[in-house]
Amino acid sequence: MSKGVDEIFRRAKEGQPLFVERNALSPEYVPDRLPFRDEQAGAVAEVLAPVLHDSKPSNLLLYGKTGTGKTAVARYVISRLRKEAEIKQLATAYVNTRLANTEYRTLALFADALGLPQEKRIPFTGLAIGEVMDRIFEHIRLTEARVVLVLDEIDYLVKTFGDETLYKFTRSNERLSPGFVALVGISNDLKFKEGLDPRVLSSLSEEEIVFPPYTVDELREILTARAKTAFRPGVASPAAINLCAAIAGSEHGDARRAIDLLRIAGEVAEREGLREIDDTCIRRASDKMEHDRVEEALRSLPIQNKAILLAVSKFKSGTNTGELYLAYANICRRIGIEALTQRRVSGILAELDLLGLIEASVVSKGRRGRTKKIQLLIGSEALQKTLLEDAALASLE
DNA sequence: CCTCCACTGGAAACCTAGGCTC
DNA sequence: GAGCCTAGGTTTCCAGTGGAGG
Repeated sequence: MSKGVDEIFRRAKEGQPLFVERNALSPEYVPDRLPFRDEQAGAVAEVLAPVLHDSKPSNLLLYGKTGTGKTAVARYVISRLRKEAEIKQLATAYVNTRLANTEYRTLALFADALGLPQEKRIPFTGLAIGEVMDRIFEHIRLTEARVVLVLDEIDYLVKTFGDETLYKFTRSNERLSPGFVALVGISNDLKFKEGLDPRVLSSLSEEEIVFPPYTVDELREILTARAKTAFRPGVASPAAINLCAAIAGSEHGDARRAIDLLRIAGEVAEREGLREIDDTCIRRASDKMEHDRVEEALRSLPIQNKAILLAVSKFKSGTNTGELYLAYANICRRIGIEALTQRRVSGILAELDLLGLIEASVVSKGRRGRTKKIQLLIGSEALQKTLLEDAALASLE
C-alpha cells in the first residue's frame, strides 16, 4: 500500500508539472478573446451599449446548443461593460436557472447578486414568491439600480415553472424608473419560445442572437489557444489537440466538453509523470469523464433511490415493477428503513431512466398485464461498490 | 373480436421542514 | 406562540390501457 503512495509522490516530484495555468481550462475561465465569437459578442455589446448612456437596453435572447459559447460571450461582454460603465448604480447578475433548480432559488440568487441589505436577505425557504419579488423590486427602486440580469438556461425555468416570473420582470420597468432590469436570456432549446405567453415573448426577444456549433477546426483553434496559456510549451502537441477536438466535435461541437477533456488528459499525463499528453491519456480522460459522471450521479442519489437501484442490480437479466418492488421492500426491511409505495417506486424508476442509469420502458404482456421492463445500464459490480459506500447500506455488505 | 391482467400515470391531498408576521 | 406561507417529497385513489390468450 504505502509503496504505491511513495511511488506516486516520487513520480510527482520527479516529473515537472505540466500545467502553468490550470485555470485556463476551467469551466469558469473567461479568456481575453473569444475566438469565432466576435460577431456574437459584438451584437450583444451593441444591444447592451445604451446602459452606458443610462438608458434601458432591449431585452435579449441568446440561442444555441450546449458549449457553443453563449455563456462565455454573455459573461465576457458583461465584464467589459462593468469596466466601461461609469454609472455607480450598475448591477449585473448571472443566474443559471437549472442549477438554481427552483423559481424561488433563482430569485434568491438574483437577490444575492444585487446585494440586498442584511435585514432584507432572502432566506432559503419560507417566503412567498411574491414577497421575494417585492423585496427585489423594492431594493431596485430605492437604490435606482440599473440591472442587467443574465438568466442562463432560461428554457428550463419556463418549462418547469411557467413564464409568470418572466412576465413580472418584463412588466416591472415602469415602476422602477429611473432604475431598470434588462434581461439577457440564454437558451439551449431553439423551440422554447413556442410555449411562451406572446406578451412575454415580444418583450423578451426584442433582440435575438444565434450561436452556431463550433466546427472541429474551430475547436482545434480554441484548444490550441487555451493550451498555450494552460500548459508548458510542448505538453499538448498538435496531434493531441486534434484528437480532443475530434472527440468533442463528434458530439456536436461542444467546446466545454473539449476543454474539459484536454484538462483531464493533462491531469492524467501529469499523474503518470509524462512529459506530454499522448493519445492514451486522452482516451483515458474520455473514459474517466463518463465514469465520473455516473459515479457522481450515484453518490448524490437519495437513500431510497439507492435502495431501488441496488434492487435492480440483483436482477442480472432485467425485471419488472412488481418483482422489483418485492426485492426493494426486502432491502428496506434489512436496513431498517420505511419502504415507499409502489406508485412512488414507479415514479423513481422513471427518474432513474431519465438519468441514464437504467432503462425502464413500458411493455405490455397481454393477459399478464402491463409493466415496466427494467434493465441496468451500468456495470452492476461498480454500481454495488459505489452504493455500498453509503453508511446506511453498508450493512448489506 | 373481447377480456382482463398488472400495472401506469394523472390528480389531489398530505406531511415535513423551514420561515414569515403579529 | 399561533397561524399563516412555501417547496418538495410522498401517499391515496383511481381511471386508463396494450396486447396475449381465449
